[in-house]
Amino acid sequence: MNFIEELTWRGMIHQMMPGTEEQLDKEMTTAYLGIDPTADSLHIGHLVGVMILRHFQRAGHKPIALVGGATGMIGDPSMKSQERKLLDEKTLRHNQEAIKTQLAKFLDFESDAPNAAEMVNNYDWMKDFSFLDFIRDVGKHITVNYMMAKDSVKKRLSGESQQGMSFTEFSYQLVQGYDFLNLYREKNCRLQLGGSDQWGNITTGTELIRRTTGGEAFALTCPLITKADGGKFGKTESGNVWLDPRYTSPYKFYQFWLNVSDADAEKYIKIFTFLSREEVEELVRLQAEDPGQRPLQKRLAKEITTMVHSEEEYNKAVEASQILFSNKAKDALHALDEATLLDIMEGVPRYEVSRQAIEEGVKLADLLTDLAPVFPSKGEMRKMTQQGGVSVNKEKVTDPYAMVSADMLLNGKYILVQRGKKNYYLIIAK
RNA sequence: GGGCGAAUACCAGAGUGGCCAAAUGGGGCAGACUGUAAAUCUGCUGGUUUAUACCUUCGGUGGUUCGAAUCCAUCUUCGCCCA
Repeated sequence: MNFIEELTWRGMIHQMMPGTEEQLDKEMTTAYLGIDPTADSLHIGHLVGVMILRHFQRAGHKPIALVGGATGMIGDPSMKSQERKLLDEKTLRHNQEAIKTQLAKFLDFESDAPNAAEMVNNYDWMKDFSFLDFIRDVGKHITVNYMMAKDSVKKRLSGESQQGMSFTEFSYQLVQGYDFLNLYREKNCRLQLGGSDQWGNITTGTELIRRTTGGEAFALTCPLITKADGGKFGKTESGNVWLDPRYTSPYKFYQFWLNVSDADAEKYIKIFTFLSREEVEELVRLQAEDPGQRPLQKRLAKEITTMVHSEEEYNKAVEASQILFSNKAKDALHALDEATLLDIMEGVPRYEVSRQAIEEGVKLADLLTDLAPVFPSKGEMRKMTQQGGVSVNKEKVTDPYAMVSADMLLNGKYILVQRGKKNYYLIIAK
């Protein structure tokens, strides 16, 4: 199965330029994918692109990850995001290194193989490119008419939008287009990959290449990952799901995938794992037989957690989940020794409070807002308690103003607070 | 530079002197049902020790008034149009 066929059955192709497949069949081809270095970690929104690069490399082609140090400063109008913060060069380099470390888990950067992955930063060739040179050498080749015809631009110019669009944002597609041109010249890069929202920007690049060099370049986009209920993919209550365990613990990461809806699980398992078609079909069959067992979600969570973190982290996450969600959780909790407890709670947010305060007696509402900010306000804590959404040590709280006493401490030290069904917090008495 | 218009809670958006902590929708959170799913139904969604109460909020500042999200002045930001 070649690259295109592989991606096709996985549902990872949204659109591609005619001739792309022929080019890939003909020779080892170099392709790039842009990543915004806005943080020093990737989040799971990036993962689709990364998976595509990995498939690409597996198929014997050469992937380039382009860190958008320059473009990240501008802000892509397709994202209709707010004005970007300018990243200073130091932060940029730091983020680039961090991202590369993460990418190395997926791509082979090190080997001598001709198709070893590479990483580039467009800041390197954009920073010394003067404005005059740019508008003469790049801007000259693309008409404003062409640029205005792009969806991302049209949307912003139409009356509906209350936003308007700065010249900076308008130029975005040219800068990205130049990246492609530059990589085409320097590294013989013939293909740009990206999300379907990037189509317009990518084709500006292929157009630029055609007009300046007469050469041919290609575009391939993947669908934007959506959720069946229309919500945003990759967001939880606490924000993005990051690959870096410092931002999203392996436990939370595992839970995120486990909680994927049935409707999405089949789609995601094709995109985010390397399971073969047969394996996926088998899992789908099992899912249909006994949906309550959620074989798809479990396998999905296992594969991705193991790939992004490690098998050890995965096992820990499973163990923690079993204890936290089992029926016997209450008894199990009290039976745990300290080491196991801490191990299980590794990915759970924790707050330290003074032991003295608890021994002297403190009301639950005060403990959970002032001392350990599980809730933003007492009113919210009270309301949620009234609705039955708060548990302490797996036991429902009925009175928000009940006194907390020392004998509630697990192992004489810990209190497990639960907000809703799935949010745990560990309070440690010091 | 000139003209017009807008700024309200997470977002969209109603409200144009007291009945406004502010309609409605979306989003979010929680509860029930379940399978740690979806759909559905219910509650909450500025703060306060539990409230038919009080306090802080409607771009900023100052003013008019017994009383201002609402009126006036001024500033700021944004959009549209003309040059």
